[in-house]
Amino acid sequence: MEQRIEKIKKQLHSQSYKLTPQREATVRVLLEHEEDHLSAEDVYLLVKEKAPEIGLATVYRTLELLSELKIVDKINFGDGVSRYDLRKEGAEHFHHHLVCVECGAVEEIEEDLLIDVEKQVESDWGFQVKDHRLTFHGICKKCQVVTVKS
Amino acid sequence: MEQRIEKIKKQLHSQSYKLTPQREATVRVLLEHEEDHLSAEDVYLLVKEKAPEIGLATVYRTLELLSELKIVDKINFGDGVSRYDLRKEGAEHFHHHLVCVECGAVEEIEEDLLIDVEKQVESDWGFQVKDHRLTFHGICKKCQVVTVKS
DNA sequence: TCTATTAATTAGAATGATTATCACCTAAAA
DNA sequence: TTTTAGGTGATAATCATTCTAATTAATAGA
Repeated sequence: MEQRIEKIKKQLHSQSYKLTPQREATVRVLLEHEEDHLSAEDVYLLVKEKAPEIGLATVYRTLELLSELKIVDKINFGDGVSRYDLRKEGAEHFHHHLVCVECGAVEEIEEDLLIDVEKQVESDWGFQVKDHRLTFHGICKKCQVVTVKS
Repeated sequence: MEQRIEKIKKQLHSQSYKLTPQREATVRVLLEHEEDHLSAEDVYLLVKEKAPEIGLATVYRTLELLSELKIVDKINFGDGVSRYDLRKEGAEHFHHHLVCVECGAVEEIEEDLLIDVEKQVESDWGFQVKDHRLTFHGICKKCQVVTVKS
């Protein structure tokens, strides 16, 4: 935990941003909820427990900043809220998501499945790919069982 | 054009919805702007030219309905607005998008590039894929030229 | 250290997209 | 014709996000 915060601090400093107490509190919340896909509101409520004087706008600004620095990924599942994910150590890209249309669970895929597809896009469309967003909608393992049973 | 409207009419009827004049006007606008990615507001303004008495809420309701029937796809490029695309004749899935981070242009890919990836997800993660959303962010052909020149 | 300047913060107002409500309307069924 | 079930338009309400103004903290230079 502390090392990762230290690292993020350096990333901020390298762009002459500071790791203020509010920003640190926000980052800590993200680290403690790496598996979840928190909305700005969610983050705000969690940060407030440690740093009650923080403002919602500050959380938004912090998430926006972290997003620009590629420390977090801002994602959108189409439910009208942006969600923020810590980018995994060393990851170049967005990870992918499996969204269950039955129960709403979100699973993550760390592996990059799109190497070949990106190559194809670059050669066939002349489009220089920088990043991607891939989400599958379907039925997760758990819900498949339920469906079969009922 | 007329055949496609006829077809959409049937799709609506099959779920006991009606193709009202407002709905038809909305569908016509979508058909006439198949290549664009119109927001609800855009659609509203265009429909208003033909049917000035239509209300914004009706446009939203119509787009939502068409989206449920998989006649249009509701997409989200993260700019805070939902956009609506007519689904191509016979297409099972969402098409993919190439969004240029320089000029904002959006190009479409009709081909389904994800057949193999979907198979892999189904076998490796036991997730039954129903649909997908794939967007690439990068630099389009045009902007690559400009970048090289300058 | 003191001071000027700049960056960051907060609370709350403002904005913009979307959804809900409600009174009215229409078309077709009974 | 009366009934019924959707549809519709205007407008209000809601919700996420951004902006604003005033305040405070941090920093660099004298």
